[in-house]
Amino acid sequence: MPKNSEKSPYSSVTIIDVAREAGVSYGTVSRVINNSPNVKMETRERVKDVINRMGFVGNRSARSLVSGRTHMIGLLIPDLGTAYIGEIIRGIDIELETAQYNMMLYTTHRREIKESGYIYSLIQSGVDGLILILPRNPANYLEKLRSLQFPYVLVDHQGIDDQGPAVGATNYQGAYDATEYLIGLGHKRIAFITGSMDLGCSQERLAGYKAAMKKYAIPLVKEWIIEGDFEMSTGYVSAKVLMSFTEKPTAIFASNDMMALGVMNAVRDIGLRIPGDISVIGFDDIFQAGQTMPGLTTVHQPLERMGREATLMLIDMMEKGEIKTGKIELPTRLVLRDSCRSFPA
Amino acid sequence: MPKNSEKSPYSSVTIIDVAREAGVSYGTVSRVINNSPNVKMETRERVKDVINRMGFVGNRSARSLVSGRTHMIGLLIPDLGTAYIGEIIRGIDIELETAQYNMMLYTTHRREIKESGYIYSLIQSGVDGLILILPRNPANYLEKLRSLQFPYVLVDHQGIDDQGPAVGATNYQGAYDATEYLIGLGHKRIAFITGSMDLGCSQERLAGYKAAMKKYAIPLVKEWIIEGDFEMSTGYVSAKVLMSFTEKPTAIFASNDMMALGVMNAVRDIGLRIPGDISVIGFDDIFQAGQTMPGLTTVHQPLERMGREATLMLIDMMEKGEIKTGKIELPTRLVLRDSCRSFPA
DNA sequence: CTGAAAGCGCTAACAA
DNA sequence: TTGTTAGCGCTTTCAG
Repeated sequence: MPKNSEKSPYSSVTIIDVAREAGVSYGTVSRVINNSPNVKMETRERVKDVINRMGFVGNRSARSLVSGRTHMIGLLIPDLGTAYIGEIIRGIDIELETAQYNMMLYTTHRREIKESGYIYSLIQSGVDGLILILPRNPANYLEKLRSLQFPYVLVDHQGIDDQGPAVGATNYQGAYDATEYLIGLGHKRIAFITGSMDLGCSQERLAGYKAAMKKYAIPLVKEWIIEGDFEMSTGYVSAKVLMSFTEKPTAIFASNDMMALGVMNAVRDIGLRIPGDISVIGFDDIFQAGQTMPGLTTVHQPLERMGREATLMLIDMMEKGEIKTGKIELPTRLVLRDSCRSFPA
Repeated sequence: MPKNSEKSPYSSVTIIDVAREAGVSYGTVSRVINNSPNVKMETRERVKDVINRMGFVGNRSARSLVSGRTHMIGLLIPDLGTAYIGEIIRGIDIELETAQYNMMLYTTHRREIKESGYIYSLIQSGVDGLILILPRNPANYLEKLRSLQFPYVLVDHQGIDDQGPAVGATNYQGAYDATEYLIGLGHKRIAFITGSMDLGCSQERLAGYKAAMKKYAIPLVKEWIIEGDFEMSTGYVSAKVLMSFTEKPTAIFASNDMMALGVMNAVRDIGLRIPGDISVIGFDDIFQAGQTMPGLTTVHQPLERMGREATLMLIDMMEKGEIKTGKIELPTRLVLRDSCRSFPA
């Protein structure tokens, strides 16, 4: 017999206590808790009163043990600290709360996911489903997940995998729109700084840029397309390079806001003005984009909404017990601030 | 009898299956799992083999139900997306992993914690302990936590509460050191932009600045002390104000890096140079501080280490079952980059 | 060193 | 409408 003496004193009240206090069997208490229709109104009220009075809160472990479900989902992310992921999580949080689920957080901290059994152990650690925000393609895990028929959703994932359920944004269209906007402003000499090219989103954004340029018959200048990596310092350095050419661009389109911020700093350091001398446009619409002077015109990604949609999909799968496939792409939107102006003025 | 048919197929193997396969009782399997010494080496090996072969992973709910412990801690934070919190979480993560604990994430998303019973429900949601990263003082929750003898640790908390266990940084000393550094460089006209003054850390930093100024008998200029709020845009605006004075400061000390970044942008926009015309110093040492051009000299907060220490404290409390008190203050450290120079040159 | 078995708190089937 | 009860998978005591 286990020592039931020094059990956590925080969850002391059980349904048995409630049952005794309310003068019913503990099965009835269970029914009340689970909103079973088969309880007389009067009894239900009485039990509820006792529950409140005694401060009863169900024991999760016991519930999970018998029901086989934990009402927890696992969220696997590479790292925190990027505003980007925070936004997505906010969306996840919202839907989780209304659906009464909890979230376990797992971070890979950029290191490649360790053992091949990692995901497997996540599953076994007792979550009902998994949301993965892993830009790089973790192909083998997805395979395992699929073969186990375990509910999962990918967020903003850009790998080879195209079977599992996923939600992303219209990277191609967003970049196309931004480029078209610059062109509409009269710009022809538009430089582009890419993201990390091993990511699908970077490729899509580049493709969107190229497509718009092509559409308006503006020839691409090889030197004006610089390979970046989403880091601010890279934006800075790239802008310096671009501005050192005798043939300078009049607008710079960075594949994310952080690089655009770096571009803005570089332009300032050179002694040029934004948007007076050069227009700058970013991608993501992170919080800081609206904080700079001038405000950064950028392509908004509906990150919060992506988190919400993903969560909704996951919950649906978990409740219905069926695995879906197919990717949702949420629309991006151009946010006009003050970092671009028409050219020539 | 509950339907045990469509149970999660992900955790099908139980100790009973293992026991049968290994030809022992399931009590013995349990002993092997829990590293009980009372198992013959040979038996232990055989069971372990079967465990691996069958891919057995213990059922958490069942374990928790009988042991009364979940091996999960709860982390309550205001919001994500601030690099600041990401760093702390990284530290927490590291220690949690070595101690084999999992983390449930709860975000308040800036809104005031809802019902007064919120913390209580966190506790009941089945975590063994709580880490709170809540700059504002949630006094009543702490009281409840203490009265319940529930293990918790505060991180970087700056409220009235001084009883519970907490880990923070030497805000006063850090600000003092930074100010002293500027003075040592020859600066006398040093402006200061505060953080949100309802936070203890902001007050401590201001006090550190004032103390250093006093120590070197430099009179404070009221107009040069501007009340800020940790936002980049506020740094920008404040710097513009400061530079509009006929009597201008030669150095600006911002209470955090984000505001310092705003200051740098403003100075650039005015057409002045950093550090040529004006020195800038920040606080926090966020990732971006090393990414700017020039690099931002700042006061490093050992955020990751704060997370680690807090976690260690919490684990200790949970394992020993005793509540400790007392705050740990981890030392800050001045990080010299290129945003300050001696004055006059 | 090992087996047997009593629960942990709860859900859900079965009776009544 | 309610009470009764068999487990969920596991830990831990008690015998042996």
